[in-house]
Amino acid sequence: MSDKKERIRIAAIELFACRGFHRSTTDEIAAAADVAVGTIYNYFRSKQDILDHIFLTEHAKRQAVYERMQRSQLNPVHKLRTIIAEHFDEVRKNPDLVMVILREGHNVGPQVREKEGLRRFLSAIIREGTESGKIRPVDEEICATMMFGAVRGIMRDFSERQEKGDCQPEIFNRALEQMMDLVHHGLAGEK
Amino acid sequence: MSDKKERIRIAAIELFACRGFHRSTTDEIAAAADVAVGTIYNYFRSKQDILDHIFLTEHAKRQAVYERMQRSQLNPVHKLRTIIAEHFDEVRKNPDLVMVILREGHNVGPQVREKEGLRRFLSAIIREGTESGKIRPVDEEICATMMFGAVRGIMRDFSERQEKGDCQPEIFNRALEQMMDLVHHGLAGEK
Amino acid sequence: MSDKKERIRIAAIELFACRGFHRSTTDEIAAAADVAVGTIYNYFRSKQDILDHIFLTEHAKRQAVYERMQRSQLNPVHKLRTIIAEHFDEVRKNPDLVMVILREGHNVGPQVREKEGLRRFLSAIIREGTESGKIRPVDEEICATMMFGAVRGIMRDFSERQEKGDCQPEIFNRALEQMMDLVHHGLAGEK
Amino acid sequence: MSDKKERIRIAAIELFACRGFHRSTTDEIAAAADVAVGTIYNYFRSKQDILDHIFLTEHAKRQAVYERMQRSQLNPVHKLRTIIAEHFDEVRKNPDLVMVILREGHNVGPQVREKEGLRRFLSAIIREGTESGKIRPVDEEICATMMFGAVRGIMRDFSERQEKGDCQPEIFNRALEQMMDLVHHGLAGEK
DNA sequence: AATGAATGAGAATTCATTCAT
DNA sequence: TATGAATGAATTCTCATTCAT
Repeated sequence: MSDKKERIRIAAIELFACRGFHRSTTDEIAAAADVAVGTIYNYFRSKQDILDHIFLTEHAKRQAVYERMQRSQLNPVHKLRTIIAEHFDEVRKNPDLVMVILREGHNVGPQVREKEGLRRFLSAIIREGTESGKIRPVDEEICATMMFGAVRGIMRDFSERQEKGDCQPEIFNRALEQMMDLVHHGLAGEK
Repeated sequence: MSDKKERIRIAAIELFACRGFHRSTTDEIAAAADVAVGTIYNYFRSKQDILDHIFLTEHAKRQAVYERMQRSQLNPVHKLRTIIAEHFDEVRKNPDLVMVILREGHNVGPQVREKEGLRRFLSAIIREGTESGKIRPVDEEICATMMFGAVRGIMRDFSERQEKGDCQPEIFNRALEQMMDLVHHGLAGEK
Repeated sequence: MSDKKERIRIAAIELFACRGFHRSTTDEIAAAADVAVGTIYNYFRSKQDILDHIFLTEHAKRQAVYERMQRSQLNPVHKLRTIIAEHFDEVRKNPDLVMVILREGHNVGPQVREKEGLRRFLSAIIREGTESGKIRPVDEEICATMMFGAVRGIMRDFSERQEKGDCQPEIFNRALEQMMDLVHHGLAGEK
Repeated sequence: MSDKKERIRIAAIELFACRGFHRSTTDEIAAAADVAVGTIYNYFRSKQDILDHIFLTEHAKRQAVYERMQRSQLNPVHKLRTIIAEHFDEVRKNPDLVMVILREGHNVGPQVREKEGLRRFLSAIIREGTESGKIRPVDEEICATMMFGAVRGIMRDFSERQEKGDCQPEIFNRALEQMMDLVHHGLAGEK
């Protein structure tokens, strides 16, 4: 795998994160990657292809994590915690990537659209939990969708704060604890 | 308020929903609104301004709902349920608008970006609840962010299914019940 | 029919004649037509479309001439003479157009390629002649192909001379006489 | 003379024939010649230079034939027949080359443009014939131009049919006979 | 000599915006 | 107000050519 291709990917992530896919030009990407425009097209078929590649690369990395997690012997609730913790960790390390994934998901090509990611994994864990009784009987698809949405919500919030210069990485710890608290006790008091 | 301006807004929502903001041209908007391109510029400063106007219009409508809700005497948990129910209802009635709001939020201009919507409202209700003891002591900002994310997650899911031709409006009812179930009991079983 | 479209057609003919289709840029065409680049695309789908339009316009004009000729009561040999004379006349009047037609025929789009022109007409006349005995029994397709080739040969020669600055419009008269002489007596002497 | 240079020439002929000069890329030529792009530039100054070389190679080969023919003792009419027969033969054997020569003649460089080929030779033979009385007094330049055009017309026709998948190599025999028939008797009947 | 990744000038096309009618 | 032809800056992508290995 070429050094140049990776440089282009990194540069594109940074640009797409800060200006969005459509507002980033191939010239800018080339400049940011310190490469000639033409070089981009030695590694990617089109600008669109760069975006797809970013998603596919990330997807493959996550998929590996999920599979490892899937096979672990943790109880399902703990698995949920672990996977979300890892997810947040990843985000903290690479916030630009997250911004791209949150914002440009609807601009990816069709092969990328097929892919299933965190949501599918959450739903698998929840089903595992309901089957073993570790998780109350719930609609696992909807719960997964909501948890996934909640995670994205936290990331969005982090991104937006960061954009305003108000970087708060500790938010992820608090969010993780709060989320597990809700998992255990719900929101309502005074039953 | 001119009839034309409204026609342009409606046409733009439909187009932005199906092709995205950047892929929709002013010519297309004009054609869909049955108006000449030039006419658009009698009502809007720019294409960007149309998007902003869509957000602001929607925001104003919702704001009215929130304020009415705020003043009602319902208990906080019930308020949450009601506001989310109304939200889902709105989505069912106007799915295009939702798609635009979900997908184009990062393309709006700065005055729009300032505005606070559902999330702020959720956080106010939760605070109200924690203060009155109807809601357990939680981090209301983070909870609001997560609930808001969960709601968006459901809407995203609905949009994506709809795009694939798999329209399931009953998902909102199930999601609402499931969400309240979580609010009341959390996710974990076998405590 | 717009004045602009015609201006673009004329400008393109001049450019294609002198630099060839591939070496002429849309910027040049626009400049020569005294129009903005974008304007070209209000009248043509693509640069290719301009070339096709040039051919189709010319084809339509010629077709009208052929049909009129077809219906005339002249004897076939005379018809051949007349049609070739008119053809040469056209060339003399618009040498650029001829250059384009001679040189860019293989760059036209598929709808244009279908069209049949002078060759088909020649073959029809020759058949008419052989049937009436005014023309010796010959293979009319091959004869038409060769006559058509001979006509193109003359035009090519004229174009090339003109390009070198050696303009000889009288060549057409001599060529016409010589061609009819061959029609009547062949090339060989001393039978 | 290197084997590589020849491979490049052959590959270029095939590509130019089927896609045209401007639509063929140096990468394609290299791939077809099973050579690296850079290697092309060890043998040719530019892409243009490849085209020129194709023409010059062909020209030299033909020139040798013409000179041999020139020195033969055949009578002029017979010489015409023989040279055209040989020409057609060549075409049958290498139709791609013909396509290139017919279609890309106006893309050659200036040194190539100077060269005189078949037409010049035909005109020399005709003059020889008129001087010896074997050929009727005619304008030998114009007759040569027309014969040359007729020959090209036949080749064009063959190429076009071949492109449509309708390969008819026997057309050359019929064309040769028909052409000599015209040379001997002209086209007109009922004198 | 051979290679092929890198280059970047150049080309076609798009589209938000303007403005004369 | 309404119109829509005209505009031309901006953008994506191509490809002949170079040059370090």
